[in-house]
Amino acid sequence: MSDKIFNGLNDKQIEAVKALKGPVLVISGPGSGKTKCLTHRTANLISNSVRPENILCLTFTNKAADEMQERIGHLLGRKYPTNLRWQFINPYVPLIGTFHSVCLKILRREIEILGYGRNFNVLDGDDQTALVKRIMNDIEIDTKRYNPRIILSKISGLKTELISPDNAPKNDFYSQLVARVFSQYQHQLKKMNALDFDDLISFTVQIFKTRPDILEKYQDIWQYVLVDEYQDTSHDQYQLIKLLSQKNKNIFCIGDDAQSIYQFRRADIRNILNFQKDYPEAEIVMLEQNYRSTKNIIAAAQEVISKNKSQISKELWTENDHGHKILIKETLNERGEANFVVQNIVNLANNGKSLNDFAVLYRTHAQSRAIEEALISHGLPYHIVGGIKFYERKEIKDILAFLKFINNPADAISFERIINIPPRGLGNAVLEKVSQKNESNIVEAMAQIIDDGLAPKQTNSLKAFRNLILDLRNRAATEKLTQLIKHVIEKTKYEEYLKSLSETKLAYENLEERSENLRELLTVAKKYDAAGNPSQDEETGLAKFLAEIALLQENPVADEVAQKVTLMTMHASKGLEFPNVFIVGMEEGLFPQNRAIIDPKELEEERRLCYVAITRAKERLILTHTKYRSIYGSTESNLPSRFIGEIPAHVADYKFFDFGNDEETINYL
DNA sequence: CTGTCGTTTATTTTT
DNA sequence: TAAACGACAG
Repeated sequence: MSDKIFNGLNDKQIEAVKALKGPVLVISGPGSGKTKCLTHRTANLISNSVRPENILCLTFTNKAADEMQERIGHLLGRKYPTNLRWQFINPYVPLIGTFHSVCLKILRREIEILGYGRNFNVLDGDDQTALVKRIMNDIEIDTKRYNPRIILSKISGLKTELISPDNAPKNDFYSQLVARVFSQYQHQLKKMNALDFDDLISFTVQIFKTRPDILEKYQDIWQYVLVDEYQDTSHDQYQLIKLLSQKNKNIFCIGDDAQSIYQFRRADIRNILNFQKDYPEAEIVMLEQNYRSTKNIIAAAQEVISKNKSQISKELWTENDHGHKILIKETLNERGEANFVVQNIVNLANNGKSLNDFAVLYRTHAQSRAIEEALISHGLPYHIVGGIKFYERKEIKDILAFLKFINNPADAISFERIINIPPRGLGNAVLEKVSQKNESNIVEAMAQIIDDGLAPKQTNSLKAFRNLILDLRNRAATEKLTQLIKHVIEKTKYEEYLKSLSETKLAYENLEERSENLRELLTVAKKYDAAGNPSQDEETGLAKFLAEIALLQENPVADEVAQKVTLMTMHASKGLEFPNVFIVGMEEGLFPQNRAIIDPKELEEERRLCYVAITRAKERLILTHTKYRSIYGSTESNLPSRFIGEIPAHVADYKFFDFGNDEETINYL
């Protein structure tokens, strides 16, 4: 066992893996074997007689949690029964989960002391925006003048800083406005017995702070806490970790301040920069050896990131070859850029490279279009990571809204979504009446409105809708989840509705794909068919499904058979690697973005993003910029990105646009 | 309530 | 450029 744990590790990695007690911070450069370090250290704990159930491992994504689970199991050579995996205290495996999913589990047990019911709902981002909008309309704040999404983001900012509506700053008009919406927002959530993502964390912290007895219970369960991607933790997550590890002080954090690219999402880089201040006795390990990239790529990355001021100083190095020089190419415009990229892919692919070996990275999604067009015209298959997410598709959200409303008749957000889907002649008029009723059970409110009387047409329609919901609710109590979903689709005539949508010129998205998505939803749901019956305190398959779905916003992974070029934003590329990486749009104003140019803090974040993007490449790195680019319809001329200038000249080849010789001239003339 | 037409606005987004 | 939103007429 111990052989297996230390085999193939370098000295620094071994040092980290052997650091079992007390606070430990591991700074892990890109490609330095971070996951290996985390998993082997966890395995080492277990082989040193720490019980798996006493270990908690926190990640940011489900994907990271799954991967770690898989690798630890593999390392320990045990096949754990997967159905036990999500059990709260599991004698076989450490609890490995996202911050949000772990807090969800805690709150399912403890939330009653905050006056919420245990079966609370979790709102997704769209639900939140919808709620803020509704509140702003209710309290008569002009949503045109004050962007609800910005208000929501301010509210979310306050929540991550653990500030309650009462304590929200009210020193100017705008902050007063935010505070007013915030207060209503929390009120409405409570009425719906719903939590947003921020609440999952902050409520847990709140309980831990006010109830030392409860906190201690969890401290005794999780005597060892591990945190992945520590540079991305926000203030509330920081507090959570701090509280949990206060008693035993066995806190192991791993991350890389140079790869912190989510400050716009309230990641607080000070958490990692100040770790030593928080824990003066902390052991610090630096993983600086890179196993991924060539020397040239590492030199470029290192030189770029060195221009940042606030960082933990470190030097990436590698034993790999120097490899190819970094190719920096100027083209006439974005079409030329796209053709250049695709032409290079074609050439390399003809030399036997798999299309899976290529990634094209860009700063904004809008840039994908030109690349896609070029790929299509060359007949190369591709897939885009990110973009429209599965659970954000209209048809999925519609069906989920039905399920949520069936599950929780107080869910006003879902009710609002489905009341007229498919169109049944109900809308604002009914919504108004419902909110006047001040009755949190909306099925009840509907009955009252029917009694009060409406226009005959509407009354009938509302009756039919209410009966539909009642019928579905009855079914929910007895049927398996997939059966229930099939009934929702059937009884609402949802497929017919989709068909009618696809006939109007607006809905150019094809019907086939949407039906396919519904089938995919059924596939996901199938896993919950076996889950508990609605007896006792066991959750129903439906409730379990809804709770987990809310925390699972990624696309269900399709089994990739065909080879494809990968397109994605630089943000989405974090954690991935490809033999050949193209970074397009290396221009001032685009990357770094205009707004980052005037703000040193934001510029540093852009530079870290550049560092992340560069270090995705294993063998070949190609950067492109254009003389002219059309942005929002007008053509602009940008200077090459300063980041290009920061790459040492001796590791790069520069190719300038050659009018008359470059292929794009032909397109241009 | 529904569809159409003009107006507005424009990152990144693990949960 | 284009998608998304809100105002207004049917």
